[in-house]
This record gives sequence, structure tokens and C-alpha cells, in this order.
Amino acid sequence: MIMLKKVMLKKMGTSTQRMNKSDLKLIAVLERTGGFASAQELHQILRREGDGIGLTTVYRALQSLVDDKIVDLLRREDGEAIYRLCGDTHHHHLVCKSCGDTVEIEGGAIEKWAKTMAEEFGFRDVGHTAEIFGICSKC
Amino acid sequence: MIMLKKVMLKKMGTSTQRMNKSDLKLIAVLERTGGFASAQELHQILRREGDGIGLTTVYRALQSLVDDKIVDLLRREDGEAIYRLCGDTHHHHLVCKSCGDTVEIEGGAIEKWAKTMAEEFGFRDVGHTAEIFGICSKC
DNA sequence: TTGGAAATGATAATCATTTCCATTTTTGTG
DNA sequence: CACAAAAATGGAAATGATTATCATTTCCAA
Repeated sequence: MIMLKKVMLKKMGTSTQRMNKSDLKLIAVLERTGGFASAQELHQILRREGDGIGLTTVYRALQSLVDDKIVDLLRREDGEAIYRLCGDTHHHHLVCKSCGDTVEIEGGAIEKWAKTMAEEFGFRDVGHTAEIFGICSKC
Repeated sequence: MIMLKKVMLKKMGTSTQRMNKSDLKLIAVLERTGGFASAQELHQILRREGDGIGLTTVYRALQSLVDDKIVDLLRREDGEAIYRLCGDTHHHHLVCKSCGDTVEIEGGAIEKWAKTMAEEFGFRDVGHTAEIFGICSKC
């Protein structure tokens, strides 16, 4: 798994902490399933496969992966958290409120806007979040 | 209240149902507070003002306003539902990660970006969120 | 081997949101 | 005005995701 290696390197490089077994399991499932999945769903998948991992550990691993920017956290329409492996580039999302379909989009304008605004108000060390949601053409 | 009238007409026009007292109360609070608010917060505000409205009713009224597209439903980062009047020109925030100070900023570039992206991918009925985080000059 | 730190997972707690249901208010009609 | 039907209301309990607690287990360096 090329992706898995890349991800591991990324984490080892940016953090002093090692990646633990649970983190790896979660990454593997997310890779395999491809799309989004909630913590509950990921837990069920692992259980179904005979893994005795606890729900608590799933939440903890996901949280740590999100902190390390290895996994993206988004929200379903009902507010439930859903997770997905990040790509390497910083991107934003266009999410369908109805079917959950997601498109990764360019955010050049946003980067510029964030930078400009931060400068104007004397902020430093800035980051930003930006998401667009609507109804996709299929729905 | 010009806005209030406009909103009422909109509702009466698109629905056979009349707008009830609770709906009006919620709209009034949302107008007054201007920004976003969660159901719990709206309930507290009304209670604080001596209104004995029940939490259930607040949720019901908000749901109905959302159905009638009078109110937008968004999500906080933690998944809690937040509501705002549709058509409000909304602003974005520049938040200091250290002291919590917040500046309301213009988001013209974002609005345009969101619209462009949505069109490009065939999405309709779109909204967006965008926040900038950083360290302010005082910190 | 061993001592301590990190990881784990069952259970309980938390919190927003929904569901249920009995009561109250509103509405239309004679 | 009176009255029955319909709509609205709100308290309490249920639900479901997420988080906190804590005792136990695993890992690893010395």
C-alpha cells in the first residue's frame, strides 16, 4: 500500500509520537472503503471482521489522526462526524447535503482572502476552514 | 420590521400553513441577535426574557422554518445545529486562537468563490462556512 | 525480568435532539 | 357565545453520538 507508507512517513515526520496499532487499523479501513465513514460505522466494520477493538479506541484513534491532519473530519447532514483520509494538498470540500457526495476543490481564492484579512488585522500564524455545501446535480 | 413582514409574506406564499406564535418569536430573536444561534441558545434567550416557551417547541418551530426555507441550518464544528435567517448577509470571523478575540470580516471573495465552484460542479442551493484562525497582535 | 508509560475497552456520564403524550389554545361554525 | 375539532404546546422520557473515567493490559527500555 503506497498510500499507507506515505501516510506513515508524514505522521512520523511531523510528530514525535509513534503511530499505534489502532491508528493503522483505522487508516487501513478508511483506505479500503474509500469514502466517508462515521466512527460508529468504522467500529462496526472492524468488529464484523473479527477485530475486538473498542468504540472508545476508535474515537481516540480518529481524533489523533485528525489532530495530525491525516484524516479529515466533516459532518453529515444530521451532524454525525464522518472521517476520510486527507489528500496531501490542502483542499476544500463541496459537499452534497442530500447524498453526501463530496468534491475536492481548489481554494486559491480562499488562501488569498485569509492571508489578506489576517494581515489587515495584524493576525499571524493563521489557518482557515472553508466548506461549501449544497445539492448536487444527481439529487 | 421590514424584514419580518417580508419573511411572513414569503411563508404565507409558499405554504398553506399560517405562521404561528412560536415561529414569529424565533424569527424575532434571530433578527435581533443577527448571527448564528443554536436551538439551545435560542431557547435560553427566550427564557431569560420571561418567555415560558418549551425546548420542544423551539425545535419544532426551527424545523418548520427550515422546511419553509426561512431559516438556514448549519453546523458548528462540534456538530451542533445552528440557525440563521436566510438571506441575511452573513459575515465571517477572524478568531484569535490565544485570547479568543473575534473580528467580523467581509467575505466577498468567499461568496464569489462558493458560487463559482458550485456552478462548476452543478450544485444548487448552496451555502458555505469560512473562518480564519490565528494569533492576534496583542498576544 | 521489571517498572513505568502508553494503550485499551467496558461502563457510565453528557449533551443535543426526538418522541410521546396529556393538556391547553386556537379556529371555524352554528 | 358555545362547542367540537384541529393545531400547538411543553414536560418527561427515549435516543444516539460522543466523551470521561478508571481499572486492566501491553509495550519497551534499562
